[in-house]
Amino acid sequence: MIKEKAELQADECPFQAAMDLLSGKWTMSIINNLMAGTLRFKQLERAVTGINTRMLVKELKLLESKGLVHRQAYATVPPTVEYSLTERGRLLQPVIVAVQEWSVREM
Amino acid sequence: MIKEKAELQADECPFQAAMDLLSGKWTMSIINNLMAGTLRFKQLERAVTGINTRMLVKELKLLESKGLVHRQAYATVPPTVEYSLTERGRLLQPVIVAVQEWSVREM
DNA sequence: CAGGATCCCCCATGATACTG
DNA sequence: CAGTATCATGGGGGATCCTG
Repeated sequence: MIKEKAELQADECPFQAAMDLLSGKWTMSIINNLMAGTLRFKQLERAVTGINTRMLVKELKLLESKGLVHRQAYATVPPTVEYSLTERGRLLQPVIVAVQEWSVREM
Repeated sequence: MIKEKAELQADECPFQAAMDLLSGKWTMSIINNLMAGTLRFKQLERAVTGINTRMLVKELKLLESKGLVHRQAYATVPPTVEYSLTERGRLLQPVIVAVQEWSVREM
């Protein structure tokens, strides 16, 4: 079985694989906000400046499927859903902090 | 004058502004490779697994315009062009290192 | 409140061929 | 070698309305 080009990249280079996952327009901002702790959907939507509902839903599903974000739903009325980082997600803290510091200084 | 939404984001939030700049599919990988030192165009093209000429040219121009990469051309035959990080670009090292470490562990 | 469902569009990304 | 020029495309991203 011959591999696709994109597959090859990700396979052979963990760095590129990581960036394939993290380089979404909103990905890092979402993770950044969740670093502070658990947030509800609406809180996240307000925290991530400029994002819209559809993209937030989409990104959260992706991050959940990749095991970076944990989703906790409560059967209340109205619904309550809380998002938090998994251990794997929390391990990104050094990355977030580094970007944070660079951005404050250079942007 | 009322500002566009995208403009507001970048203005108000340095983190988001930084990610707007860095979240390209190839951006971090290019910077990562340049961390090691100066590289010629062809060397970069080989180093950044999977990229094609057009994208590399485009990214390099962007990074140059943002003051992260320095371009040095020599009037030789055939042409020689060397790319290196500026001081501002080198300040991204903590970010690169953090991604690197996470990727090796988690990807 | 937390999403689903749609419609839409532009641009990032890609492949290929060509040149000083 | 270091690009430029073209053409093509898909999906990332957005806006809006709807619902359990």
